[in-house]
Amino acid sequence: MARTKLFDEALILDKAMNLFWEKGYNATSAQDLVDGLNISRSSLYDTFGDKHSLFVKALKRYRQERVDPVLNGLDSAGDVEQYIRDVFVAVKDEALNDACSKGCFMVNSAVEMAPVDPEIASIVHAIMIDTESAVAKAIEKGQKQGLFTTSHSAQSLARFIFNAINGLRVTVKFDTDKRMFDDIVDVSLAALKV
Amino acid sequence: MARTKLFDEALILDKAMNLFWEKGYNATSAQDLVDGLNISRSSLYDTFGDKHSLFVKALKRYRQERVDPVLNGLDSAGDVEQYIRDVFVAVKDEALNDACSKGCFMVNSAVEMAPVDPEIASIVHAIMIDTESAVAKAIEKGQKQGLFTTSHSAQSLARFIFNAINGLRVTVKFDTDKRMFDDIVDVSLAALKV
DNA sequence: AATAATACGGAACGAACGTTCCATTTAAAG
DNA sequence: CTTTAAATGGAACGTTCGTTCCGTATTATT
Repeated sequence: MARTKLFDEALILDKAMNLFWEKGYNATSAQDLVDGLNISRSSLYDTFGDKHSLFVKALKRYRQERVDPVLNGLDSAGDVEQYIRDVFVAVKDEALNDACSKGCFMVNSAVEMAPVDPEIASIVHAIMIDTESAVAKAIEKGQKQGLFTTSHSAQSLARFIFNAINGLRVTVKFDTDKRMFDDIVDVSLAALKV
Repeated sequence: MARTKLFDEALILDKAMNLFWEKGYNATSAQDLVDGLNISRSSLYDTFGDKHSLFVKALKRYRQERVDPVLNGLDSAGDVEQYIRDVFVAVKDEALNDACSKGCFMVNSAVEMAPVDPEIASIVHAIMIDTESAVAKAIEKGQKQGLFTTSHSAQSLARFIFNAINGLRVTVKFDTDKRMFDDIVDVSLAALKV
């Protein structure tokens, strides 16, 4: 029948995800994609549809590859407090090691696209909802173990923590001072205690 | 001599600030500016230079008009704790009332432009530095009055608070639930106490 | 009133945008 | 081996981008 693809579709999608993640939707041109993905224009459009469709696929893949594993890990974590701390530290390390300040693809997309693109807004919102409930569930567990304060509901604390992480994803963009991140992480985590 | 300008330059700059604030740099076209500012192309370029120069001017004006007044108010505030709470509430109210989810022009610019535009990165970084020190100064005052915890340095707490506000400016983009904001604000402010 | 400097509106620029089309190449199925 | 549907590379599409240019209108000065 037909010729087989010369490229691995999943691999290309990963590359597209990283391109959009780094430069955003508008600043990533079709030419950038052709160059960065190392496939031809026609293969790009035949395989992924137009630029917007590719972006949506990339954003969904980000969720699968980057968000869901963390949420699953949180669900099955033995030491909830340590796991949350690990997430913060991971964000911090990423900020300090990643030279190009990519931040978080979801946060970037929320800022650039959500206000003018309902489809992307919906994807971002879904990630937010699921993250909030996963964190809330974990915090509730921690509260029962006496690890966290019960002065606030698990949901309130979850929202607070998620907000702090989103803040870090912004801070990444204009600061790479290790002490800055240490301070923010320390106070944020301390807020969960008593 | 010459004809007088038919428009108020400061007023036009305000309009440009709001356009860029709402849509970002890349998504705001020269045509959008001509339409939105109600001046001709030539007047636009003669008065403000190219698009990038106009954006820089708009961002600097944002600082003058929106950031500095808050920092000055913080410096001269009688009740520091209440003032910080007021800032949070103002961010919340803006989020709930502003239909187009503009968020914060500085945060938006940090996410979209800072990684690829040194000039804008520098402006954003300066705002961040000055905000941090203004908040730290206020918190130090509050600590001496016994209002805030001394378990963390004033600088650490300032960084934490600023990070939380930046987080809110992201949350605005995909959530307009009042309770979401109330939870985040409550826990963030509680973290400053004991 | 004449002069001179500037603002203005609108046409036009080349470049880059996202997208489509087509001739060619490829390889699985018959 | 022939057939055939799909993958490919590259040219080309119309549109929009940011920007420039120019003829005209305007007004403070002489």
